[in-house]
Amino acid sequence: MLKPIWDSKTSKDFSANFDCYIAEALLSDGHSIGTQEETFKKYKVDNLLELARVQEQLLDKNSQLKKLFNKIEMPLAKVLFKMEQRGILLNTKQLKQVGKEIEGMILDLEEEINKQTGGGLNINSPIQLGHFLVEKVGVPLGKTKTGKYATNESELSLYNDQFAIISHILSYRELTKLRSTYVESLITKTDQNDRVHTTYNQVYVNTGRLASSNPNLQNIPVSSPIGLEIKSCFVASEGMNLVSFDYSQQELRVLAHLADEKELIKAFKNNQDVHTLTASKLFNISYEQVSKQQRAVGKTINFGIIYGMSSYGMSTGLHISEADAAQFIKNFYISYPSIKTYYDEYLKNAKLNGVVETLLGRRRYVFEFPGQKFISNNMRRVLMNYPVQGSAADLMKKAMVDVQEKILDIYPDVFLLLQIHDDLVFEIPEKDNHRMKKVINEIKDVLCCVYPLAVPLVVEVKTGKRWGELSSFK
DNA sequence: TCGCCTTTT
DNA sequence: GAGGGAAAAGGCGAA
Repeated sequence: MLKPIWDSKTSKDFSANFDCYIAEALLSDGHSIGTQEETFKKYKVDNLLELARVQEQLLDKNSQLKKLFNKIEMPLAKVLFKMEQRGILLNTKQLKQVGKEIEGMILDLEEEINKQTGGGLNINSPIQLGHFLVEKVGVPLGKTKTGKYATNESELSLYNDQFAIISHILSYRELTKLRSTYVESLITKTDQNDRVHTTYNQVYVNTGRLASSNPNLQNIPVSSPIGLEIKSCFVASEGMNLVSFDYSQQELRVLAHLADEKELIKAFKNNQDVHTLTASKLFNISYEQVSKQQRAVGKTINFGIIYGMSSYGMSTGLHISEADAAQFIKNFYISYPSIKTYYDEYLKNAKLNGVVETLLGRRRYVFEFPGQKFISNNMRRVLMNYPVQGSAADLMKKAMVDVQEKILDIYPDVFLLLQIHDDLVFEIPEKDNHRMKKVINEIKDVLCCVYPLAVPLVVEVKTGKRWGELSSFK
């Protein structure tokens, strides 16, 4: 039997999901024209119907996968089509105003920076910038993996206090990013009615998430004030409200369910803050005693575990020693023993079977190279993240299909506009306030009941006219 | 086209 | 012994 291939360079259009098994079936069917990948690609172009037949046969062998395909992915395609068609209204006039505001700030910063560089330096060039900072200013920057001076945000921040120019550069970076990606680019993508229509790719992401492009509406800024001003340029249509539904701590809830971790499940049932809970366990103090800083550590560890983080990765992230970081990770697993057991068992089976699955049966193949016997650190992290991110994506996809059937098909004047991984944004008419509240509560129910888990799913609802300024609903 | 950087969940 | 936190899109400079 042929092994599925893994090649990071080509994984995006090959080997991600079903593809290696399809190729394998083609080859064993006598259709080989070379490698697995060559055979697959040729059939993808030349013989779609034949490919569909082979694919159908493969789906027939796995009832859960077949159900995922027929009951979720196929209906979802229609939902995504409607979302893309509808688009979201952009207040272009205001966005241009924000653009001018940003432009002014950039000019001021340029002037300030040029004063110190004497001009002639392209701040946008990491190579020129790194050279200048190290050679002329004396900032002891580290190196990138290709031997250049690193000028990324976390590196520069280390010296923010010692060199005045650094904070100017960081602000300049932030603002030029916002200008090019979120102001200038966005305005060119509006239609005659000032609506922007993203494209959702349903099959691109290895974990099963959606990808949004041209424009990407899944990374609209939220963290800085000026970023929020940009987000606020996305507005509701006339007579409508924007309503966002955000799954709270979705991935940690999924992990609690998958690992059947009783402590975590109990915390979610009692509506406790899990970052605080983790901190209280790591520092061996009571829930009430946890400080803000300690909660931040708890949060970093919680996310780090989901991402398969090493002690080194955490030590740089938290600015602590590697030994301390290792101790935190150890304490985490002592505090939540079922999570340790779950991951041990899961990785063992991944190695054994060469494939892993999400809650709803989405599959990912494990082999990095044909015949490889061990799992690299990188693959270990990828695998650890997969069931959590992938299952969360499954649930959201199912929720969207349910919403279509139970809400959008019933209320033709309610529209689903956007999906941002754990967040759905709707347009709902505001005229009949009672009806709007009814619709909101019905949507909330659909999302919370999407799939029975060992933990409750909590959804936070926000409403308003401008996406960047939504306020809590009730 | 590749590497670096920044933005999100 | 090196590299050492998941998944993305996209702008820009350098080659």
